[in-house]
Amino acid sequence: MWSNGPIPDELTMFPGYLLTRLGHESARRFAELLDPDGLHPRHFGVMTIIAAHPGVSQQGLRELTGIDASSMVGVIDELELFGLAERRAHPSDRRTRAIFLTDRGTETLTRLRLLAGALQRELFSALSESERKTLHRLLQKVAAG
Amino acid sequence: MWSNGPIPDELTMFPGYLLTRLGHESARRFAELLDPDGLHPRHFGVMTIIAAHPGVSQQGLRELTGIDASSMVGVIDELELFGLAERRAHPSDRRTRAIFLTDRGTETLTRLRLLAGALQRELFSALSESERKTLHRLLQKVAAG
DNA sequence: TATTGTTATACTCTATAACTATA
DNA sequence: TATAGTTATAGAGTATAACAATA
Repeated sequence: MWSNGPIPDELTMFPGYLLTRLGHESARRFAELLDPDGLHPRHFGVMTIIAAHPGVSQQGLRELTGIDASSMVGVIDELELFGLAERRAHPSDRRTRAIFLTDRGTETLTRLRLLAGALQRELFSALSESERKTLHRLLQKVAAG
Repeated sequence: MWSNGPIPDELTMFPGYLLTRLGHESARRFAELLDPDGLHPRHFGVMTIIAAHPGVSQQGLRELTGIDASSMVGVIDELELFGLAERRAHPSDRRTRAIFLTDRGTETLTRLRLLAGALQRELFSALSESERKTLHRLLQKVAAG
């Protein structure tokens, strides 16, 4: 929906437009960062949620991430393919799969978090440390509603 | 690439993630705002550029917006269909079309700018007026690189 | 009858490449 | 030979709906 081209001066008066364009750029850069591992931002998000909720079901992941059920199948298939996560049997409901990170998944997530942190600093390198903190705080406030 | 679901707490530590999610939300809301007019954000962007550069060629629009040439054809087709813009002959190059807003296009753009401004205030309603200005200034600084 | 996970399919969006008419 | 605009097509990404197993 939004181009990768220049940000036209005539549109910078709208903070929502800047948010959209910078968000798109940020997503593109993050996808680039994950590409050597064969992963997409979505995998990072799902791994993060699994790390915080070990044994979560795919339905649970759908609710926590908003990624729909059929897409989630593919995401977890790929995480299993790379040996980063695994489906295990649910102790009491044979329909449900309990999802866990493997040791390798945990290590990979730790490494990717460091890379992601470094990317943040680069994306916001035009700002001073104090400005960066202010921006982060304001974005969190907007996100919280 | 990014879900419409909740923003997981575990990811709010990354300002780039917040930027991406809030930018997506902002784009979605803006698209919703234009929908009753049968327009998409892309049309608003192109109309804005035409207003600032009357008689611009489609190639010029491509360079200024980053929207590729074949997609631009459709955007201008639709603007013409709604009577908001028109292709005219270029005075010296018969290959080139000079694009102008119609009177109706100018009026529509003015009205949509007001709606867009109102949406900005709503999107950032969690912030005080002074915080909103700070956020806008910081986003502009990041955008400028 | 409802739910979990899965598969197959359709749909949207966008980019790519080929075509025309001019230069 | 190159460029502006156009058209047709193919690809990625995503949502929708149908299905099998289990509750």
